[in-house]
Amino acid sequence: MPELPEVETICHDISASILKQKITSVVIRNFKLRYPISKTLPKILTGQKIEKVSRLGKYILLKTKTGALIIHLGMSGNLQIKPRDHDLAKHEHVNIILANNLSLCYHDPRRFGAILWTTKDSLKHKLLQNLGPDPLHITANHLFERAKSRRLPIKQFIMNNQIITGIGNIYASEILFAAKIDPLQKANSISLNQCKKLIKEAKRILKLAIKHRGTTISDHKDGKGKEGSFQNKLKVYGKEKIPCGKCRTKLKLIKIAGRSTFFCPSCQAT
DNA sequence: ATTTTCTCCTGCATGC
DNA sequence: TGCATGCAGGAGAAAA
Repeated sequence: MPELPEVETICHDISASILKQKITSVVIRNFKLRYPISKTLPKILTGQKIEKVSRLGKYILLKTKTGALIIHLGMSGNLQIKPRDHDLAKHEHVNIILANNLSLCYHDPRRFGAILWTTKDSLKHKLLQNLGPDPLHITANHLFERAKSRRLPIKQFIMNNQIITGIGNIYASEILFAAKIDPLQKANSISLNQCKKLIKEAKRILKLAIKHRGTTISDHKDGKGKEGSFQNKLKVYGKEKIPCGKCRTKLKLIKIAGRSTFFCPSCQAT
């Protein structure tokens, strides 16, 4: 699903259309997401103005005067700006209709996403309060310190959003390949230098992916419904049995914690 | 406390 | 064509 670059792209795209806009109505067609959508959400949101749009890891926050709407896109979700009277797409579960006659449309076939309202300081929300730092801001020392007590594979470690937010299955493989780190290497055996390299490559790859408006393998669409292009820049994800771009060794596909993991057994040898 | 497994759901590719 | 199977970009909860 949407990982950091995809969420960032969507967040950026929808901002211009919804910022400072008043919500005139909210339509919910399916309440059953990962957590049930609150029945009172339309009543809460109607009449409120969207004052700020921001991203926290893979979460999108729409702030109003009295609270924040927390949106997560799960595996297959997206948010698009459409005219108020657009043709309804399949799996379009929620519409937030604005005074400018545009509609913020939440679309999510697998319904692993979430839409939650909080009146507290949103950072204190249960789902957000324990999130790790954003990879675009994290330091190598921080990652190194956190890794010391963990012996799970480094790939699993960097996909844990309590450690570092925003890195999902695609970019985890890409980052570890670029940093020449074996995805199976235990987190507590990662050196400070490896952490530095990992973070450097994470920043480079995630920024580049944002520039390319994300990776569209099957689902990702930006805020206008268009596909990203970073799938054309991937070096290892989905490329098992294809020669490594650096050393020509055949890339390998293994499962780590049940997730497909792509790497070069030669470049990323421990 | 950390790590592994299970779970939510639809759609698509594959094989019979 | 139809049906069964397995897999897909996430991540919290339960189990180990």
